[in-house]
Amino acid sequence: MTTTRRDTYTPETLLTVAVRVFNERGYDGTSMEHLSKAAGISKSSIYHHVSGKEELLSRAVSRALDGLFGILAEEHARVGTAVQRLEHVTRRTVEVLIAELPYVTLLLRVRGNTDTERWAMERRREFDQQVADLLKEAVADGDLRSDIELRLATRLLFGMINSIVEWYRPDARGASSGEQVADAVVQMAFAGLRSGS
Amino acid sequence: MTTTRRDTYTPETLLTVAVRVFNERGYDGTSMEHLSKAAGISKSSIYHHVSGKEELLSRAVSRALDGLFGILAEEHARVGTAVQRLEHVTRRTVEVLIAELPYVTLLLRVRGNTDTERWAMERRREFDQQVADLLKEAVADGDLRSDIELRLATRLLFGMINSIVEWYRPDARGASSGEQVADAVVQMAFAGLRSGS
DNA sequence: GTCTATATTACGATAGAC
DNA sequence: GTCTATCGTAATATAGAC
Repeated sequence: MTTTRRDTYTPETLLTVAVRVFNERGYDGTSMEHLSKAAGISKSSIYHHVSGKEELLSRAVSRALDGLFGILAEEHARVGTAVQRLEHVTRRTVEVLIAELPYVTLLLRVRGNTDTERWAMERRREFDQQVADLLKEAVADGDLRSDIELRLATRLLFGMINSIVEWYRPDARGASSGEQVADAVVQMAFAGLRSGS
Repeated sequence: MTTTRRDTYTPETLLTVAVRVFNERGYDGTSMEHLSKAAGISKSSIYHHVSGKEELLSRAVSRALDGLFGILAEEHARVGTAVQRLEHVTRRTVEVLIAELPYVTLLLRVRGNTDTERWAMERRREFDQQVADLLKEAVADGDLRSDIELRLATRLLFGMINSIVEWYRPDARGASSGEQVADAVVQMAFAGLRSGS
């Protein structure tokens, strides 16, 4: 904001490049050599900016988690009926996922091989749990059908939302906006595909 | 079937072990050393049974793809209205995914770093395309709502189905059967979560 | 069929010059 | 801030004994 674009890297600008490569090749499938080629600087130059591969991963997943937990702190996630709050959180999760697409993509793909990955998985589970609690409350209110098992419904809802990182490309011709995708997810999740509902 | 259990490995029995480790650590995060420890034999013994890591991957994803394409060849996927065929394919995809869980899990996670991975991704896209065509037909018949974009609906449907590999554990206490999960997916996808629909 | 030993390459990370 | 050169380790894979 206050500084102009540099022709040299900062941890932040390097992160942008690294996360793109991580998502293309997978974190474990990406070597420092791959990163250096993509960034156009040598391997050792990367170590001037960050302590190593894992710091890049850590910065990336932290950014994703900050975005997600920010949703739960929002006004609309804290007032109103459970089903209203659930719809809001669903919609906002889709929007954050799209706004922070590469970072959330990486978060959703970590396998737990390092401390950073295990920490990220645990934080993500905490977020999921809070949404699950909301769904449970909405079922108790009678606003959601009770014939589908609670955990099953939660997981299918997240499955639908999280799958977005596997296909959404903001720069594609005729790409839907985050808001449009959010609408579709909310429609499909709460009203279903069948016509006349 | 005709032979008794051996105390030595065959490519098939080795595959069972390898796929489990691949899914735990990720394919790129798994070394031959990891596999040898998990199988209880030395690295070089593994090379007696298979040509290397990539052959194990190739055998695994082939098995998953055979299961999926088998669905499209079934009687119920070829007769009836489009929406009936789509519901059948949806249900059967969930069932095959659960019956061949570790193999399909691996298929859904390949990143395209090797020839085998790129081949698997292409075959998988062909399957997805055939289901997408079915959905298109069902919308044209007026049996599915037309206010959600076609590609979006297809992708959300697959997102819900494919997410199953991220959480379904057949041996968990009180685990749902494949049929129960298939019911929930069909209910949620076609009728939605909201009560009274 | 399994082993130990090893060849060879690739990896993450550091040293030190400019 | 970036480079070349290099260290130590871990990777895939092979050789050859039993």
